[in-house]
Amino acid sequence: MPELPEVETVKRGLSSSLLGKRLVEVVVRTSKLRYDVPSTIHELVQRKLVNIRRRAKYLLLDFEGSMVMLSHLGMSGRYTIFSPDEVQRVFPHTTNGGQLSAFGTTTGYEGKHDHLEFKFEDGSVAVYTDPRRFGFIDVFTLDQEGEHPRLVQLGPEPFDDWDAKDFASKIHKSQRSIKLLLLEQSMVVGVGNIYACEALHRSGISPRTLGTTLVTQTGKPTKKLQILVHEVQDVLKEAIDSGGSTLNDFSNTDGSLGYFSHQFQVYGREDEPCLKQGCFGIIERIVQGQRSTFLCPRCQK
DNA sequence: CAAAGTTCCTGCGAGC
DNA sequence: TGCTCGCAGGAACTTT
Repeated sequence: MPELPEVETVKRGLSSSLLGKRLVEVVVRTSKLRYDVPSTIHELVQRKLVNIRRRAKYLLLDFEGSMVMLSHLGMSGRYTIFSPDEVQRVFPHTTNGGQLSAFGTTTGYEGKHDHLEFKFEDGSVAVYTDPRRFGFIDVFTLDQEGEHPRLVQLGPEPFDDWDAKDFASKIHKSQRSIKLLLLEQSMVVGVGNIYACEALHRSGISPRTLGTTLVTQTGKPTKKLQILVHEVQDVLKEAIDSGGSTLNDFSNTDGSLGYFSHQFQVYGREDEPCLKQGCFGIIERIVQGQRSTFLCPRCQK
């Protein structure tokens, strides 16, 4: 599910329903995600959730007393919010502190991979679900954030500090393909496999193009690279907008909505016709860095 | 067989 | 020659 737009969508969903509320209980049903869930997560209890931020594909939840909960969704992580009403309706047996997940089957709610439950003072509950358990949680104080090993090595946010000039300076002598460079979170953050494919297709650039060939001898970005930077920003923005508008129609937060509502031009469309106006190529799938890349060999050179 | 992500390890070539 | 260093590529984590 989660590349930058989906994480941003989750951030907005969590914000709209939980901001300003006091956390009153955390239930850790599975302590082993990608890493162990730190026991300090319980120190968040009795604190108000005062802010929610996103950095790259990470969510950062600020609690009273400068405590921060970092959440990465991995490949399959998601949050589901239950309003106080829904908790009553979907889990009628649990009004006196029972765990939501234990009562899923009769209501159609499948709780098998629900690893964490966050209960708030007004009765709202946020459930973290992650079948593959590639996601992880960390808890620390605000003053430790600057040295956090996961955050320290991150490159620029695509909409802020990033531009073609910056990108060119990082890739000018790289022999790696531009597709792999886009996925590198030290180059620019938030781009994952789907949007890397989409941005390259929009730009008319072959994913096999070597980084160094997109920079001139004097170190300046080529026209193609400038277009690519623009298209990366555009495709991410459109996806955020599409996720956001979808979210308005649902009371529950579900980041996966962001993907389903968005129409991809190349991703997952092997052997189907290229959708670019006037191009009648057929989409191919190749493997780069052990991951699928989708491209149109006719309009991506 | 493949999957939206990230970290860690190994091997190679350049340069000292 | 032998040692680092940085880059590039691959394995691994897990479940459906």
